[in-house]
Amino acid sequence: MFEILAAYLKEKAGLTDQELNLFQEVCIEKKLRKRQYLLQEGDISHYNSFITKGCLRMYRMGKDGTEHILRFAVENWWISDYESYNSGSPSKNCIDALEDSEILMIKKEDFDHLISIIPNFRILRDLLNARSFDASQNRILSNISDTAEDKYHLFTQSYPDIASRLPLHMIASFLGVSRETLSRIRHKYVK
Amino acid sequence: MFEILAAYLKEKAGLTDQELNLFQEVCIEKKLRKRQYLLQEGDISHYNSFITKGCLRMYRMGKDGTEHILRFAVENWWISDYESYNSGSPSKNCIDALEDSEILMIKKEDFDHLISIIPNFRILRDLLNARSFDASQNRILSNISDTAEDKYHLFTQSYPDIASRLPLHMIASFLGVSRETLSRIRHKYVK
DNA sequence: CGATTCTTTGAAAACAGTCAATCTGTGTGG
DNA sequence: CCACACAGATTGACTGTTTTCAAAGAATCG
Repeated sequence: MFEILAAYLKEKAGLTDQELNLFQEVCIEKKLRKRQYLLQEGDISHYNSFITKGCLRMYRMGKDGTEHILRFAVENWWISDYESYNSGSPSKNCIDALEDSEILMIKKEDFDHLISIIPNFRILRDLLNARSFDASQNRILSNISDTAEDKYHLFTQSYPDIASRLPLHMIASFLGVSRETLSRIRHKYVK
Repeated sequence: MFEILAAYLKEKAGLTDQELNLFQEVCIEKKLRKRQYLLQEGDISHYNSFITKGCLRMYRMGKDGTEHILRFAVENWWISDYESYNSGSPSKNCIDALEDSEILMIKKEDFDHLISIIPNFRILRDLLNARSFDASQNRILSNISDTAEDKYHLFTQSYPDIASRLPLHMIASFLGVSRETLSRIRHKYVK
């Protein structure tokens, strides 16, 4: 399970075997069943988690009980509620598994320590943060300028591997569109 | 003009006078008239700019000629097209002044150098990045879960100082709502 | 197979966008 | 000082899209 993170860190940041050992010491392996929570509303997010297998989502519960998906994450992605993780405040969101999954959890203090002693890992972290931010901006642009149909196509084109493994109503919740509308959009596209 | 940035850095990051001198050496003062561009589509964003006076926006031009505002920035905010800034690729966005403004521009290389030699400044940068990301996530959540009316109220409550100095059609463009709809929402609220 | 979970479909209602006209305030040049 | 242009805001009528509600049809899993 750790080998997947090791391969990732080697490729993305060129870490040495010695540095990888530092990671292995602090990684906590965890398996999640489908529908199992990694984080519940009100919890504090103490860990940053690397996904070696499966798919998770972070969502917010609306007042009327509807779930609004803020992000998906699959193999080789990191996930945490970063607002809670960074500030130490209770999370307003939930994270759960959409498939049986395997993750490696790293405590924030350990993660920060690794960043401070492995320059290449800090660089990787900064790069990933920048990419996340860019992705957010692109999503916002799509939200404020695209039709429901355009949003759907942008998503499937940007993340074909993710879109193809998710049920339609999850994508609808991510896009901010009703299932019915998305079903109609998809049907229209078949013709 | 520089004193405003100096006061900001002293308060937010506790920089010493010596460190502030390093900033002063690399800051480029610039005045912008209302409607003047700081960055045009296709340009590469080489600078990160600190606003000492005024208000700017970053927007994307749609195919049909409509402008979609990605962000506003006022006094004590930083602005740049970070996608272009970080990657060195041509910008897809424009930045212009909504009021007569004054900014301090710092070249990316100088900025990066300051981060590398002033630990407290790196910490501030990381904090600001994290806050930007959180703000993006909150905006996305609002985009996918709120009605036009809720979006408007969230914006005015979150940024009352910004909302009150902007024309209505700019806010509409930021929220992804037509001017007419926003005008009706506001009118309804007056009653 | 029985029970979820997920998807589709139809009809009505709510919502937001478009188009066009008008109104307002501001500032500029004659 | 006035006339005019201009940017911005509002309003009404209409159109189009999306949501909602309800029901039924697939698909999946234990």
